[in-house]
Amino acid sequence: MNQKISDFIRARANSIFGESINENLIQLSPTKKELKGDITLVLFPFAKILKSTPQSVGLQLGEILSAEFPEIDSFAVVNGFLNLTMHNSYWIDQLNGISSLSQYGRANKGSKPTIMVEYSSPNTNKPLHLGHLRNIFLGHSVSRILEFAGHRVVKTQVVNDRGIHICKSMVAWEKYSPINSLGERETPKNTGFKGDKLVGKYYVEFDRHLNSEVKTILSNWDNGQFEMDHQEIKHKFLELSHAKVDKDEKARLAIDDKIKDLAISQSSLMREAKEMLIKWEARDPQTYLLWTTMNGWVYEGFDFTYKRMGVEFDQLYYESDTFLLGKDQVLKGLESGVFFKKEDDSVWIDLTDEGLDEKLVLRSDGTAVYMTQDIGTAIERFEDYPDLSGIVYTVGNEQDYHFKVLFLILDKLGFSWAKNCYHLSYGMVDLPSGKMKSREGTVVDADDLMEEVVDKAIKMTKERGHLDGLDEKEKVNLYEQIGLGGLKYYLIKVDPKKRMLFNPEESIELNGNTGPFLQYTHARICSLLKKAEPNRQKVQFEGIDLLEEEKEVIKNLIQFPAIVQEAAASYSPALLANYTYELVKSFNHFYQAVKILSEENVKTKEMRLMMAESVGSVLKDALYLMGIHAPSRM
RNA sequence: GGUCCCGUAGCUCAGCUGGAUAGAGCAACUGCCUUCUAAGCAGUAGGUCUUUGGUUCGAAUCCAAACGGGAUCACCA
Repeated sequence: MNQKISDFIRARANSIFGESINENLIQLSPTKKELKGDITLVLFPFAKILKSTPQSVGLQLGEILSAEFPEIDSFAVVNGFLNLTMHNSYWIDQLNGISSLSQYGRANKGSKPTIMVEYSSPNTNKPLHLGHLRNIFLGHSVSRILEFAGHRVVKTQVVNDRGIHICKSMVAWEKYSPINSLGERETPKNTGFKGDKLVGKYYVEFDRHLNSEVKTILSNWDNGQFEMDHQEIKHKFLELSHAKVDKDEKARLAIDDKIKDLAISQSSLMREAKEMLIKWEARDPQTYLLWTTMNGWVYEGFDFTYKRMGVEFDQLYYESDTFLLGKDQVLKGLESGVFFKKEDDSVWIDLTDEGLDEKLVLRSDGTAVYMTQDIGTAIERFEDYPDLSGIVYTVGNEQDYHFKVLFLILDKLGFSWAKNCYHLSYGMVDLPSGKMKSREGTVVDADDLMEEVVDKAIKMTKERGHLDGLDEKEKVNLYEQIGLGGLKYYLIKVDPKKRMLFNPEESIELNGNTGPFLQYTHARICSLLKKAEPNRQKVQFEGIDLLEEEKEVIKNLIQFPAIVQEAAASYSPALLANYTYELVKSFNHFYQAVKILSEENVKTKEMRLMMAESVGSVLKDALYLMGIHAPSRM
């Protein structure tokens, strides 16, 4: 309707205003709730053009519009705004339209280009944590929204399965795992430990031993004890120590960190990890076996976690496969002059013209860095999926710079799709106690958290006792849906770009603006419709009266397709979450204010049931788009 | 230090492509279950939209600066 009015005004601008009108001067919005009206036109711009008062312009326009559009029932000019009130039949028609569509809000599959969405991208040295949860729920929801909005979507992740971090776990496991009576070291099988947790335990173990070794080294150095063949280290240490003199505290701490790094590089443990990485790269069979085994444990653990989260992927990429990619591209880019080589043979790109720095793309020894790999992987993906138009990378905002550079490089290399690559950059998740730090053990484990929210759901659901007649399996299923629904909604409702505070108590809350509140509304609607089912009648709605509460609900329902498109275009499930909450609030308000089953007027009753049906169906879809189940009882 | 992001009620967040008296939830207080699921609904109270300038009919919204918080600036990933 807004569009129709806007088009009309623009088309008639010459006769009304004596000149043509820019589209953005026509500002239409929903009328404020306290005032009578449905659609509001802002009059100030027109008053300016006509050198007249908003009042008189409004009256004129009101006449013209209501003559043109029979849907307009009445209008009023208030404070420079033209408030149009629509006929009841207009809203009824809208409701009928929504109700008659089986796929309301869903665009035709494949009507928009194919997009790849990457999310999760875990390291295989430790379990998933709260930060991953935000990443994964966000990326998963965006995938569903894009698909609903008409795109074909390929969901993917890059598994960071190689590198020094996993070697640390491997070294620690070989050195420190106790051996049981059968002569075996600890495995998920013989300990009952979840695979990723077990590997994570040894990663921590490595860190612990490393720290104590470093401490010893540092105190030796402080006492002037250096190993015989390490004059160079001694020299560096003394140089750094002297540099601390005359510096402020912050600078001294920075230097201390450098000294610590020096000590770490000299530790035997670190050397072992590095040796293991070299062996791995040389495909030493024993190292490879160990690596495959431990990664296998981690994948089993991840599979369990992903399954509980209710997420899935279409295509996996492993860094061990992709880390050599991109070198050829860099060499090609070197020939075409996109990159340049420094004296030590390292390859760089100069981005100073773009306001950025020079960035390394290939080490002096010819090995790849992260950037090299990402260049290669992106190109490979477009080769794997020839109809791909772009990639969405769901990655934390600490990598903003990296992606800015990556997309720039791809563009400079001449890939036209580079402009369709998007870094879905989300903010960090903070705890009330501050940042999550693995070193300080403040990391919130993904599995533990899911367990906690489900426990709370069990407790609260039992207290309410709405579930008589459900068997145990259905109940367990429902507890999962409620607990996870709450957690997902909690993490998704905040604008992805913003950093957010994770409050453990709030995240398991069931009242207010929460997932379970939305689910509960859905369950009530299902129950209502079930009771109404035996006595449904087909009726026409002409001449029916509409209450404000009813109009509000219909207005919200009308919004849905546009919200889906907007959420897709801005990669923001939060928009959808906010919309859904508004829809549900308006429905609950309506639900509490009117009778439905006991309504005597059949037309009114059927119309209200139709509204409940439509809300239920939109709500179910909206929840689906956020990865949340819509239970029919709870 | 350079670059980027953020600052709205006690707390967590909406609103930001400029529009009417800035909204929710939580926490506090008051009501509403013999009637469709009270995980609900209605209400009270709570604001210098960090500050100062600018742009204009109009600024939480746009611009600039200051203050405060965060991220990033590796031959790490």
